[in-house]
Amino acid sequence: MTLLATTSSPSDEASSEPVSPEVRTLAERVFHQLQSAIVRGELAPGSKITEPGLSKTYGISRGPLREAMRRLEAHRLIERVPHVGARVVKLSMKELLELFDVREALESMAARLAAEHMSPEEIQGLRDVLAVHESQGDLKRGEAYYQREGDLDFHYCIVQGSHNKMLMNLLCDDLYYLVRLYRTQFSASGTRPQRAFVEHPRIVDAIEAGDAELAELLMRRHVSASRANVADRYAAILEQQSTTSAD
Amino acid sequence: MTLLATTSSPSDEASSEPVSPEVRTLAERVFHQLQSAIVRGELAPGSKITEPGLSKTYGISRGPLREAMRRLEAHRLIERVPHVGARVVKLSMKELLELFDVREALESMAARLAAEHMSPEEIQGLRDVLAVHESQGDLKRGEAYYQREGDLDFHYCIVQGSHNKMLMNLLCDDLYYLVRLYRTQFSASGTRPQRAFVEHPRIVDAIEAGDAELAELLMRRHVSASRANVADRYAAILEQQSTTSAD
DNA sequence: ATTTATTTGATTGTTGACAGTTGCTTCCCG
DNA sequence: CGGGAAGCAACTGTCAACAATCAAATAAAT
Repeated sequence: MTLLATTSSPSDEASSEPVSPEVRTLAERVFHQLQSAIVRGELAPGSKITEPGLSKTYGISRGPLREAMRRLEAHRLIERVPHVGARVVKLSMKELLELFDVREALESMAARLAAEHMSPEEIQGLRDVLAVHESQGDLKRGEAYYQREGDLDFHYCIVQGSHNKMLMNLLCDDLYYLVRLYRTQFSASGTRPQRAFVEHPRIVDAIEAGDAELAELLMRRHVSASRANVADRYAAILEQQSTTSAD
Repeated sequence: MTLLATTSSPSDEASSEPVSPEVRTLAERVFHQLQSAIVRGELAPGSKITEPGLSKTYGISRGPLREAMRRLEAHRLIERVPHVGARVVKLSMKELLELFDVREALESMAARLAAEHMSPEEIQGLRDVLAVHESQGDLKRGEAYYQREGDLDFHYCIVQGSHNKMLMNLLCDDLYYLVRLYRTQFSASGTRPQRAFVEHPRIVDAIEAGDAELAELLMRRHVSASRANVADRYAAILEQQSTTSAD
């Protein structure tokens, strides 16, 4: 189970009825459904989204649906043009690299703050996440799905450890969904996870030591390397395409 | 005239009728009006916002108004609770310092990218902004209003120079409005501008020299110093209050 | 045949009314 | 006199219908 499960939180809904604090209105529900559908690729990138269509698909009126779409737009998962319509966002390589630059800036700051503010219990939780990933990595080395989501879990924990709500919102509520969207859109079959396996523990070490500067530096390198990896692979694909077309 | 004038852009609306691409729907218009009203302090921080009230105030129906409020919520200018209502956001000192940490992360990255990507024309424009601020600073040294907005203009230009759309959206569309909101809420009468006057040109020098690392470092220090200044002044106020109450 | 004008169909923006929930007031009982 | 339950007013959430706008398909003219 991944920590990012926001679509349906099966934690508390038995006792009396706390009903989870985010799924009480139709607009919220359909927002989460659409968010999940987009990130999982069920709604094709660049495909046009029509209000009457979705309103019938989900069996709700256009009112709540419009609010859900507004939220999706705010989270940059769809793009709207007045009087024209909305399309599922289609990340270009340029935008993806932009996303990595923003991640580098924010996550390095998050690592720094985490090193300053994380409690021993939180650090222990972080180590647990690492252990789970490692055991899973030993078992199913090829299947990158779990591990990829796990990578986000790791970053997710560190951001939580920063104790900076604004940072948490920006990264976890906005950017991470875009990262997941990229992974489905570019069908990122990570050949890189091995590297993350050696870099992640180093970051945790720095955090545990309270070495804010080192944690920041390592996280910056970690994200930067991830960005470089994506850029390189993209360049390789481009070259391959040009050579095949030139032959 | 400040570059941040988004409420009404008096640039193009005469010729035929391009009608500005952001003010064509009622929801957009009232969104900008509310945004301006909140940032300028006309809507008291923490005050409750009621849909029927605003809908009558602005003479529109609740539909577009709800969309405007959704956008305000996405920009963190209001806070909503399902079935309860919305309130104008009231920045606590903790949240304000969080905001500065995020700014430090993003703006230092922006300065770095600006040093790498800004064209000579853009750099010249940046120097022009600096010159205007300096001349204004010589004339009306005490009045910090113009100059304060000008500070944002400076940062605004650098973010534009990063050529990173995601950064531009995050900083200019979201965070800078929160910064302005803070200045009205805490009635920030800047005793600090002099420092900015010496730090700003240095940053531009680094950008012009294409020294990305230096630009990043200087901007990081600049924002960090601003944060420290706010924190110190807040601590001073707290102490003053405690002493006066103790006497 | 290509381009331009027109019409039509569908979609978005907007409105007003209805239903469900919340918070407060009031009233009753201990 | 204080505490709690019932009732009420107001607000939010939701819905269906109307008006304005856009895009495509058709028709006409050069």
